Amino acid sequence: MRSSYKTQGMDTSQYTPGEVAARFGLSLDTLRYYEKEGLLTEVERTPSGHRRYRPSDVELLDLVRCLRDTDMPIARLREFAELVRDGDHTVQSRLELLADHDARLTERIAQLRERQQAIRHKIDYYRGVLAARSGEEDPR
Amino acid sequence: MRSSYKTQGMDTSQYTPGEVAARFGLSLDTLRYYEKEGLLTEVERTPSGHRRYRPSDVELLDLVRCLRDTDMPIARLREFAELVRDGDHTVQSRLELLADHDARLTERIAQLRERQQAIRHKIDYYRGVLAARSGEEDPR
DNA sequence: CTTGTAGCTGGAGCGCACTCCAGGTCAACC
DNA sequence: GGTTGACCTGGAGTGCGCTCCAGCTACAAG
Repeated sequence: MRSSYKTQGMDTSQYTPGEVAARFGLSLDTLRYYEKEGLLTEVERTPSGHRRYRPSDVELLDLVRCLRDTDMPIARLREFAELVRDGDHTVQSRLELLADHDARLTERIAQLRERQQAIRHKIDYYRGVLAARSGEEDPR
Repeated sequence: MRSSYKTQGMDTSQYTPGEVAARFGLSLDTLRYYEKEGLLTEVERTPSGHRRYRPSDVELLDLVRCLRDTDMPIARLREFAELVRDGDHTVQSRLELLADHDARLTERIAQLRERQQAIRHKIDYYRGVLAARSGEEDPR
């Protein structure tokens, strides 16, 4: 819970590492790791060197997590973050990158559903075995 | 392509490692790895020590691949394979294991779809940016 | 008999995405 | 001034799922 307000000027909504980590369910190590890997655009620091995340950082992190949750590899996320860093003229490229990921995701979901069907057939088969077995009961 | 037929008795439908690997798109190393990890019930050998996979092996491998493709960890697959090895009285447990996996899978698919929605919103946002930009054209 | 292709073993190595750690600093409160 | 708790750094370590390799054997074709 943000409690401290800095010496001068009300804090313009920045978040401590602890807050951000909690919000996304990440460890501090992971947060730092993402930064080190270039998935976050340069995070602000307090004079003493502690990180302060601004809303734009949090927003990017939100997207990064979304993409990670859908199995985009770190390397590809880095590419994306670089495009973001490079400014407005990269919007087209970002769009392509995301559209490509979206397509992969569609494919992946379809594959998972197919496999799930197969698994359910197996489950049904086992149910059948159990049913047949309880049908014969003890043969006395 | 099975061409060789063994010295005596037509081969009762066994497959060489190469055949099986090709069929499932696995490497020989992966195939051996699965066996070493206990995901396959004891595979037959020729007198000289070469593996010969029987239809039942192939069938189990098919299920194993299906489960791996849906991200079941090796350790869990081993549990499953052990149940298979332990015989018919484990059908109930196998059923539970598969049903559990099925539930996870449903959840995972739902999560992927949610994330995909978020990604699509971002894509739409970028499309909007590009559209607006081409709308203003060069301001002459 | 030589060559070629496929397979065998045990063990090392790899890429990925974290995760942990030692040894420090900073800021606030009692 | 001492303690506490959050944060800092660089670098090592981990777990998973393969993947590679050296050095060997098997066996069918030419």
